[in-house]
Amino acid sequence: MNDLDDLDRVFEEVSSYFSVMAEPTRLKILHAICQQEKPVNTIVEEVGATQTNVSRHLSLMYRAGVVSRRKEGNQVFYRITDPAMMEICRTVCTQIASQLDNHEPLRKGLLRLVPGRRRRAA
Amino acid sequence: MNDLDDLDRVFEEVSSYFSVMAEPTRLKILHAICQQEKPVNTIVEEVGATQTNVSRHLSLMYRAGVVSRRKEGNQVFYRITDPAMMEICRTVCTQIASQLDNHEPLRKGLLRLVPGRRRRAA
DNA sequence: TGACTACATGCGTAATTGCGCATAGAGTTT
DNA sequence: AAACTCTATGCGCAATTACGCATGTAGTCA
Repeated sequence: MNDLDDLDRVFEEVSSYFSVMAEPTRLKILHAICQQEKPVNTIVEEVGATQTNVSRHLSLMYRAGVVSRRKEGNQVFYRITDPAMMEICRTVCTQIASQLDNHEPLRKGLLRLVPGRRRRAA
Repeated sequence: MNDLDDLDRVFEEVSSYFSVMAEPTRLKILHAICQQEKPVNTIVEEVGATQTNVSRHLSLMYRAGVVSRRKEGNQVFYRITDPAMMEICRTVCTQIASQLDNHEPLRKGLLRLVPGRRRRAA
């Protein structure tokens, strides 16, 4: 029965991992810093949410181990540390895009979302 | 500005996709049917949740396009249709496992979770 | 036909969660 | 020191959501 309990813990763990990505604002934040680290105020500006909200989401992701932070003077720079994060997002975006009709404008937004490793510059 | 609205819709879409996997019971269900389609009563038995709950989660995943159903007599067989689903789960499990100490029993549970494409039989 | 099995769903409840307001804490500048 | 900027957090609220109970619907068997 101990094995089953372990398995239960696994499902809890995995689901809480997905929960991190199950929120639009957090995805926006991840998208904002997926190319380079940025301070909170910049993220706030780009994402278009309140400072309180962005800070809270960042704290949550920090505790989840998805992002790291680096303090420099007044501001705190956040960056993505989880290497699986971007790959997962890319997989999901590709999958969702494939489910959409080609004339959907949503589709081109999706495929533009996660840059992917481009050969050089586009 | 239209482009930004599209991007917002994208984030909504992607996050709702992750929401499907952000729940332990749903992960258990996915795990139960990841190898072969199964009727609801079998899933209920294996997952250890109530029939109401399992049925509701299955309906949710059906509407999300993650699973398909096939009716045969009295029972309804569910199977995973989204090819990205298992790959994502595998990626996440691997990632989480790598974050854990090796002596954690959680780790072996994780790596056992998603079978992956094995060379032959184990 | 009625009794039975299998699955889905409306309703109400408890817990979770995203959010804003106000405020606290840390660092910089004058 | 005071005033300012940047970030984090306690508190309360509103919305969402997972769940169980009871019931509805569809199919099977006697």
